[in-house]
Amino acid sequence: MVNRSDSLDRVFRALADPTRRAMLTRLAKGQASIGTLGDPFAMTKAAVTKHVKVLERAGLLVRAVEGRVHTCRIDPAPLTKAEQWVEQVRSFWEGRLDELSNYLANTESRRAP
Amino acid sequence: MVNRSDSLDRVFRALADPTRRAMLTRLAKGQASIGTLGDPFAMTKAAVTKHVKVLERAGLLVRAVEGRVHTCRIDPAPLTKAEQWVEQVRSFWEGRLDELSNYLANTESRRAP
DNA sequence: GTTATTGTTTACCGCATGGTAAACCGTTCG
DNA sequence: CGAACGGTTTACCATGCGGTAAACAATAAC
Repeated sequence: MVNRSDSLDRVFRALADPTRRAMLTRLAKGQASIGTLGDPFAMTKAAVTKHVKVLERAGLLVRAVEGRVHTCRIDPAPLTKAEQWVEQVRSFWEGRLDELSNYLANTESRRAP
Repeated sequence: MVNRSDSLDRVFRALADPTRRAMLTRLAKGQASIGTLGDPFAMTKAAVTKHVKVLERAGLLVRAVEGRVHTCRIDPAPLTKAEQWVEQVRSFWEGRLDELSNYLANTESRRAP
């Protein structure tokens, strides 16, 4: 029941690579062909193809084939989902009153042995 | 010069696993021992140890050893950094005026061959 | 019609990852 | 003391991942 290969899995995994993050940063400024996307990196076109595929399967990148050039644009929706997950955890943590009392109790018991 | 094993790498990689995300969700509600943390999952203690280590090395989890029990609490700072990265990309994308004109030009050239 | 351009595909390699089993270590309890 | 408890460590395994080289496919240019 673990919902394996969840979409969040793919999104976070895609974001866990500096090359892919740089590609997204580039795409955030405007669409680009795959060649342009891979230009800043010293790697094979095959490697670039793989990275683009990872981003694509995470839903972060959308491809528009026109002739022999594949133009890529970013899709921010999965970013929003990931951000919401993080924010949810953080908000839970922000409102942790029992946790705070726990911490105080702990500190107290340590300070007054 | 790619700044390998960047902290964002470790954070996003840590978040890319459903078990680890569930552990963080649990920890957001309050601190817990490692045994308690691993309780919901059908896996060995060794596996739980590994997951906790991944979270720890990503800076998302802090451990307090007291006797034989290791109490874990969440540290939201790396979450904030990750969130900021995502938000930065999104904000870049939100203000993509040239991208919009690009898109329009593209559409135009397709509609008027 | 040949040649160059843009990307993909297909092995293949090295290494990290998620998991297990089993031995181990330190602490607590009876 | 010895036994149980809470975690870690050490092999070990299967799988996935990032990367390459080389062959291929399709479109554009000459």
